[in-house]
Amino acid sequence: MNDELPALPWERSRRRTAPARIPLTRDRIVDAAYVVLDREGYEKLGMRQVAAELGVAVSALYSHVSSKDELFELMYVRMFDDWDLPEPDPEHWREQVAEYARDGRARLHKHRDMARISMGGIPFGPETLPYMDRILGIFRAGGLPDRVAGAAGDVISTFIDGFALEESMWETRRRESGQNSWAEMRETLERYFEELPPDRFPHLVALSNTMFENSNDDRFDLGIEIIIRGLASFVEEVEKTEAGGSSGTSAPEDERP
Amino acid sequence: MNDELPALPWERSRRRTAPARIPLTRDRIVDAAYVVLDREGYEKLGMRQVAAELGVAVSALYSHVSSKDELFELMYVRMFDDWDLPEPDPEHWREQVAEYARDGRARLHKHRDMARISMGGIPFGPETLPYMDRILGIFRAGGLPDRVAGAAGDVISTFIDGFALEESMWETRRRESGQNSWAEMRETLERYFEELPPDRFPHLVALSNTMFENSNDDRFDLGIEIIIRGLASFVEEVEKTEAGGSSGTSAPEDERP
DNA sequence: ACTGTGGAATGAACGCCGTTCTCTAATAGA
DNA sequence: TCTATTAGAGAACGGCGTTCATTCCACAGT
Repeated sequence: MNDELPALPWERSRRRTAPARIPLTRDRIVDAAYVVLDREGYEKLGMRQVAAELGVAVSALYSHVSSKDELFELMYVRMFDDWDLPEPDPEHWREQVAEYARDGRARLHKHRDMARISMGGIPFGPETLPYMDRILGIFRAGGLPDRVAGAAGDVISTFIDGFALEESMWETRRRESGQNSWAEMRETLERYFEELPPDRFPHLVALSNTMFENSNDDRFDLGIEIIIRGLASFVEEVEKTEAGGSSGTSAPEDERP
Repeated sequence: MNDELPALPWERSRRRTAPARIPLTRDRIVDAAYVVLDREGYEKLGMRQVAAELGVAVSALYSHVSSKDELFELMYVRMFDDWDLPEPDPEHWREQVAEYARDGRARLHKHRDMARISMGGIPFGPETLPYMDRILGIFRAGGLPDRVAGAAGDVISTFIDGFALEESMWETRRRESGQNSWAEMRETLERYFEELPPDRFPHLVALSNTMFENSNDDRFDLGIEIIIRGLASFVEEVEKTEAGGSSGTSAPEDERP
């Protein structure tokens, strides 16, 4: 054999690189995808970038992942890892729902543009079903009629995703417009609204203060509060006859911030 | 001038092709984009398809539209054409909000995958500002405190967009899975939920009936009702002590369109 | 110790995309 | 009638997701 002969110049060297020390797995691919997502953003997240992040050929990914869509789906279900929803507690369903919502938003914020990936994720896949069941359980434990519990899931989850998506789009615009900090961006926006012609946009101008003086967190919490109060108005007072009776049908009194 | 003379037969070579009978405009491009969207769906909507629809070279589009993103933005603002929001009526703000929501969903349903384009549209662009102002006006006329009115816009619009987006994604899945009718698809889904292991997903199984026996319209209306009830719980009963009086300090009565 | 085999990674290619560039031809104005 | 302008055409560029034939490597069986 001529193994030890110098490689002929026109042939590519036989053993080119170190042979993939660590084996490629779906998990490593998802990890790399998150690294790329955080560094480059949703628009630049592609199979080539993920492969480059792993130091691997693009086509190698397709042995473990059937398409970009599936990769995104894997990223989506990754969002639910280690998410422990509490045992439904009839007495504290409001707090449990509020905390679920805040957790959801926090998880969406853990990675840049994550809301873009979350939208379009299948909410009833095998991995996410347990969480959907749990949140429905919390609603039902709270006394929501079944048909309201179903709609409650729609309202809550569209709000969480939609709010986070809007935040991530503002963040993108901020980045693209060269504004360095959120405070700077917010000031720019507030000025924009304040300088609108008040005769044509009286309400926007009037609200420009309150809309921007509160943080996004406050606005999110308020949105959740609105939804929870609306849900509470449907709670059937089936029993709970005696002490500690909560409010009437349409307007519950208050709750913990 | 010989403008009105018929073209001489032998010099037809001069003007060999029909010289763009109808001039290309932004409006015609947006029209064509909608045609392509309805026929091919969001994923297949591209500059080449739009150009082909117009019988025009791709590059011609860029004389009127600076990018695909701008084209999408034009499609987004088109959604607001001829949308007459009513004069804010303090007595009927709930009905006005509900109708606004239903209108919004209907407009999103007018074109396939429209929700995908609506998500990502700039809600505070010059063309959409009047509508945002109007809906805020309705909230304030109803007696919502200013900071609640701001959050109310978030909740309502994320629900409308998110709900419609989810619908359009189910529709896409139905199309891709070869199911012909929605009824068929719904039956498949209901069976899927019913056959889940009840010990692991008790609530999903329990709700599988009610979740699918109601139409999407009912679920949407119920979601809106939840939100409106939540908003109502924030209405300040400042005065409105008795008959006639319009609302108080925080809600201006009306405005000219 | 040798060899055969199967799975995983490679590199090149395909067809598509959004966008840009150059050039042509038709129009409008003097 | 000549010229300046400009809308549109056509080709090209780089990048995308995906596929495919090939190559390499680790390991099983002899």
